[in-house]
Amino acid sequence: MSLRHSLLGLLAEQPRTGYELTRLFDESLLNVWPASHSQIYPELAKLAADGLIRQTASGSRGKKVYAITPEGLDEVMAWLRTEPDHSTKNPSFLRVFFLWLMEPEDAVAFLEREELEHEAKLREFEAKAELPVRDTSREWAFRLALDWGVRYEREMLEWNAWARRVIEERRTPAGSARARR
Amino acid sequence: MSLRHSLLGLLAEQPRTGYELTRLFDESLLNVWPASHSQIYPELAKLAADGLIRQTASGSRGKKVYAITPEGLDEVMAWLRTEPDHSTKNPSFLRVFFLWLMEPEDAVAFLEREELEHEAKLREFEAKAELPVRDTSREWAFRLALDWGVRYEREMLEWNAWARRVIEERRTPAGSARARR
DNA sequence: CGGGCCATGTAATTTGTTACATGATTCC
DNA sequence: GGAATCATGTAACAAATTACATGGCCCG
Repeated sequence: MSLRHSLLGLLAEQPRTGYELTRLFDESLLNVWPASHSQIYPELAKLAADGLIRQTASGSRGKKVYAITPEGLDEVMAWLRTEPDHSTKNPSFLRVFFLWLMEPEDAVAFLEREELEHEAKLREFEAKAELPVRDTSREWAFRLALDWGVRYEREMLEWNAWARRVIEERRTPAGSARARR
Repeated sequence: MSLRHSLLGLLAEQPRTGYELTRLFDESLLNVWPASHSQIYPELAKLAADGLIRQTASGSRGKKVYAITPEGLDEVMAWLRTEPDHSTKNPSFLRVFFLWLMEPEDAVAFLEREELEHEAKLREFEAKAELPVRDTSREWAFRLALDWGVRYEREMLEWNAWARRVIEERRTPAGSARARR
């Protein structure tokens, strides 16, 4: 139901087309809830059928503008009051649990590649954070999320560097006798 | 394919039953890749049919012990060398993007409930980190992951407190004229 | 007039969730 | 004897991914 509710949330701000919503997902929600147009268009049709949104205009190239209805607004608000599911999947971090299967140098190489990813993400978030803040309600909420992104990536980089040191130390235990079982 | 490969990864350490694998998922992989028995049992059957694992024993109560085959080991190793998908879904954090739809006090209440969750997770991780480390390869890899969990939860708590301050300040802009547009 | 972007959809397949279903063993 | 835990499965449904499919508009 998350896709459904995030669409409603984005439409609560202003009417938009499926295409605009698709781009918004890619720009802002990508890191918490990725969704592609092939999922968005059918869901918009369902939302309209359920009376939670309604097509208010159409333009050239078959463009369809949707607006949220009062029922739709009630629905998002109710969703926001529900207890979120805290489970997450992290395909990249999953590999860390299996790092022990690799040779130390391969494990380090993996972490180095991950480091590049996180550095890129961090730069992306920091660049966005530099942009002037329009002090609208939506903007500050997005800012809160952006700030979390920056913190997350920084922490990930610190952890990454630390993890590599741990692996290197295990490989060549400095000073002490090899303590492996 | 992540479920498939994490099963192989766990079986690379030692032979196990579907039931044991289910518990291992709940104990250690829950935070990166949740999976239930209803997904695990059919996947084990497929892995066996594909020759990546093989049933090596059976016990009372219909117990089936599976062991990884050389082909299965090749498969995990190959997976570990592939570039991971960095997309993640976070149903709880998704709501932060829509915090602006709520009244400030509701947004703060939401963050306070989240704080409790993260405090609980942090305590859980810290308790696990207290446990004696057996210096096996698998153990240290799990340690690396556990350490990330602790860092993540601490950072989340800091962000959470900061976010609440931002919301409070927006509600009652101290000293300065209300700057909302 | 061609490439890029705007714009919307469907279909097939894979993954994942929830509920249903059953039964053995162990411990109190 | 009854509750908890061990132990394995299937079925129905929902969600998500990947590929297929089409066409208009605008700019150079």
